[in-house]
Amino acid sequence: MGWHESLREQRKEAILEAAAEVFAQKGYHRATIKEIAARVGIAPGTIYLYFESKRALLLSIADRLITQRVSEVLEQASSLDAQGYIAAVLQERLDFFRRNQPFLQALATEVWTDESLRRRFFTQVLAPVFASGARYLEKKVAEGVLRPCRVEIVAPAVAGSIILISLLRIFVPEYTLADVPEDELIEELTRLYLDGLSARGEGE
Amino acid sequence: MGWHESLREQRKEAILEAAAEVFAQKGYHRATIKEIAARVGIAPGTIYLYFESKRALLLSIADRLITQRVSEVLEQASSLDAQGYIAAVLQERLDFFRRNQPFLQALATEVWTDESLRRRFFTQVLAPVFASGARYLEKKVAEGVLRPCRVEIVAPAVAGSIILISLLRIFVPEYTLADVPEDELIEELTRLYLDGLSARGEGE
Amino acid sequence: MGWHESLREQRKEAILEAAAEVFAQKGYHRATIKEIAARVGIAPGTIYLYFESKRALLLSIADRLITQRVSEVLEQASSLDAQGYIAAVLQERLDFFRRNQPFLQALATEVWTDESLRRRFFTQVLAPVFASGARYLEKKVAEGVLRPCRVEIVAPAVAGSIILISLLRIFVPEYTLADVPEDELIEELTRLYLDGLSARGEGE
Amino acid sequence: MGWHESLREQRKEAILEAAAEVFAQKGYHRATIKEIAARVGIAPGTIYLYFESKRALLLSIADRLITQRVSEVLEQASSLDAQGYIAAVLQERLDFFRRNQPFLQALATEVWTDESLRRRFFTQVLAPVFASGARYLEKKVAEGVLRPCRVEIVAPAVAGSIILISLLRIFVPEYTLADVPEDELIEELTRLYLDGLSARGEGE
DNA sequence: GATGAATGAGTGTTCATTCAT
DNA sequence: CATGAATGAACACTCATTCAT
Repeated sequence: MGWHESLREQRKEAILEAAAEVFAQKGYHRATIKEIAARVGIAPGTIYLYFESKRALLLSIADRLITQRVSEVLEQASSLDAQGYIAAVLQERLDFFRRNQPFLQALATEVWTDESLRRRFFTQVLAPVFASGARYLEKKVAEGVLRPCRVEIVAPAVAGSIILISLLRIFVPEYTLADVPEDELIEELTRLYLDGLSARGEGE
Repeated sequence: MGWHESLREQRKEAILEAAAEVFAQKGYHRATIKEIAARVGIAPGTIYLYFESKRALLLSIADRLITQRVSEVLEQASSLDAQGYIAAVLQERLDFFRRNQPFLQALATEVWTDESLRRRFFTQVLAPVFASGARYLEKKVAEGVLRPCRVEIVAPAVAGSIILISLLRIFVPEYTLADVPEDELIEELTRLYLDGLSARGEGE
Repeated sequence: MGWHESLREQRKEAILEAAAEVFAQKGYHRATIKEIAARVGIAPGTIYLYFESKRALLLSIADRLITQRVSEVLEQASSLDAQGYIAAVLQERLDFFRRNQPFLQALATEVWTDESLRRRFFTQVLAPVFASGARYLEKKVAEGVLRPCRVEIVAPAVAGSIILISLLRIFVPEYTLADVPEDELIEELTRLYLDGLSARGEGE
Repeated sequence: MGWHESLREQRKEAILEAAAEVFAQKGYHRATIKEIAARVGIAPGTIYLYFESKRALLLSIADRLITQRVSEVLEQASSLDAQGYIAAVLQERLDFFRRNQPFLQALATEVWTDESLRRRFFTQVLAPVFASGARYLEKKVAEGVLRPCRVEIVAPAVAGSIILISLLRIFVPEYTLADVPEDELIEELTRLYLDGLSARGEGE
């Protein structure tokens, strides 16, 4: 059983990966089953032995992202100090974006129009990250390391920075941001979120 | 003449608005000329008296956004102090997002796959905002109001916060963020970017 | 009356001429009422004040050709001797083709598919010419100038030569034929039809 | 492989034949893919598995005609004496027209408006025949069998006769020509081209 | 299981024709 | 009379999906 299962799983995987690539390149609608099949090296009909429909491919891709237990990494980082935490999260998210670029891009085209996909994406991918971040913030505030703040605002604010910067690095290579080494990026952002921009503390 | 022109412009406008709505709801591909026409209350063929093609509709929507001279607002705000500037920009962008929601959403489905659209969107919509923000930062740093920082990182970081928060407020009404009054939002973000999160300055 | 009539006729004429040109250039189907109207300098709707439909334009063009009482010329030439007659007919037909090129070409695209048009074209344009030619041949045979022959075969044979040569001169400028002076052409054909190709009589 | 190939070829053939018929009956533009498909007994979409586009069907039909190596027949006939040659060519062309009627008629509607098709038709179908005829004439002139003549005029003259007569026989059944037995036709034309029409030689 | 040929529903676009001005 | 904006029927073409082999 495990043998058959494994073969089947492997092929499903291959199909999903090819689908993600094609979806990412052409968008969901312009992508064709034929091309996905060709990229895996199988016949178009074969895909239907593994997936119900073209749409099911997309939803499976969404699940793939969701399954990547993002929060685990976050929880592990929660034992670090503020500086370390922010650096770890940044690092992890940048990696995540790079690793899953085709999957994320594949979803991006459809997430805006499919209500269920949108909800799914939010509740499964974004919300947990916010929640984890919020929990961390609250803990640190309680410890007196960070000042009190409205975590439901600050968490998505930080997330937004990371996301946009990641997108810019991936999609707009001509913007300066693409050339900045990753550690410099992390350092600058860490400082921004910990110390803000005021000149206040500088002179001391 | 002015009369005809005006009628023509009005109808173009109506078509564009309907197109944006349908694109936003269904995504560019699932949207049909027939439905757009029906929403305006005209025949499908009539649309082609005003726009070359379905794609031209999308590009016009993009132009509509681009033409909205974002930077003017930013420039006017550049005379304010740091707190006022951040608040003004935040306010303006939140308004912009709300005002242009269907247009933005219409673009969102295609901007990921159409190279030319992507470049256009970046160079015309995002880059100017970054540049304006960067200029402001540099000025304030020179004045000694803000500490030195890498503006090419900080500008998109702030932009990302604003964008994600705007998206959440618009698309995910079930998230807490939707209920926060706008001025509280602005206050919290202003504080975040000016002072950071460290408890350092708090107790003193 | 004559005044109104004349204006109306003039405009009909202009429309017909424009239609013939566009039909000739693009073929009946690719031709558009809009372009025909533009070429006359009127609005598309106006054409319908003069002609029932697009098809009516085509039929009117056919009538135009038919009205050109071809046979009159032929009858006048029938008093000439054989050499003069053939030369006159050749000359006249070459002129006719050149003069009516757009009209003929306009019809050419449709004459193959429209049964009524085909019949009309044959009975009104070709058959009379054949008949006239046949009558002439019979007269000359009776006079002993020409040898007996099956006129219903010879007439279209000569006509076919003239038509193909005319088409080649008009449509295939790269063929040698386009450069041959008209009188040389007429001379060669006259000789061909009168004397044939045999060397028989040459040496004597 | 040969098996699949053959099936595929057969179906391509069937589609082409159906297309030629419909094009011939309705003309290229009025013909619909749907009707062509129906005539073959397949779904419209299936046609696109065999041909790129509707236009490609037309071009394939043109190729079909072109591939019919006309000149081979002509070359074989070139060993015959003048009378035999003319008879052979006439016979062959009449057959060719009858055999390919739908294909020829299919092209006829478009050959007048499509520059590339026109050129193709002339250079591939007509020109070689003229050239072959011209070569034959020159040979016979050199042998002293035929009198010197301008072959570039005589060749299309003869071709024109054959073409028009063929068209009349096919398209205008009510004309006398349709009833004339083929051998009488050939005899009359042979005599026309060899001896001409002058009574000159008759009395001797 | 795998194939890939066949399907046919669905859509952007054109353009002859109409009719309110 | 003339206009030209509006109409909407018609058609080529695509591609997810099926199913006989």
